[in-house]
Amino acid sequence: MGLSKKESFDTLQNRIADFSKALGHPARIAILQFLANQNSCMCGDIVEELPLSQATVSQHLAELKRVGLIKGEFDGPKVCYCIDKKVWNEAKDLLSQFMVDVKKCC
Amino acid sequence: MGLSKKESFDTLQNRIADFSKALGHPARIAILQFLANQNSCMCGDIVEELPLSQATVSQHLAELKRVGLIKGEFDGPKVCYCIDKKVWNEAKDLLSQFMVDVKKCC
DNA sequence: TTTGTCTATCGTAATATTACGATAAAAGTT
DNA sequence: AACTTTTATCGTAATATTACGATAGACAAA
Repeated sequence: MGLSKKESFDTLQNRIADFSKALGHPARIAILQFLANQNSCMCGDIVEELPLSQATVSQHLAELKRVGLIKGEFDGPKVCYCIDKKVWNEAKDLLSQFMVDVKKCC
Repeated sequence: MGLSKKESFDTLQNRIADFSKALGHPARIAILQFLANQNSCMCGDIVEELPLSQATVSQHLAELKRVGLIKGEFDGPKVCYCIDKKVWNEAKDLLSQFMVDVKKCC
């Protein structure tokens, strides 16, 4: 089909998968690293940094926004993106807890 | 285009993204949790546990195998899947390091 | 108000993912 | 050898993702 049967899985499983999916593209990893290492958080600077078009970068930013990992604030005509610390910590805790739990198995 | 420009990003970024992508579906999260919590690691038992067809489960197992997070051993006509601890730890370290590094930003 | 800058969105095309039934392949059993 | 069980793969369809040019909308500056 192509339809993801999300409703068949529990909230936690969907949440872990959703955060992971958002991290599942090297451009989005690069965006997050850029936000972490630079003073700048301007969308335009991100576009210059990445080997992708402005439209594509905007799409990746939208995906990160969708899961809440970043948020954007308007600063004149520009937009300043920033990690949402609250959500970021939630993702970090969820993922690391999951990975520790699974590790216990064998 | 639809072509992922992986070659434009560095090895580490691709590796983090690739592990994340493999974790980016609730069925695969459920499979890993099942492997962690049950004594069984038989493919057939996983199929029974999940609300998905045998063919679909096999596809998800193949994706987890592709990135190396699990490995399968033949046990008669059955296949016993297991977390690959070495790769699992690598993924865990990569992801948690990444998330800690990015957190430092704002 | 006109102009320029910045970013989101639209339209579109290519590719990837998800899902399942059917079939094939591998191994043990009768 | 024929049969059963188990799992991978093939074929196919629906949907999602990735990418980009073009355009629209928002804002500041001239």
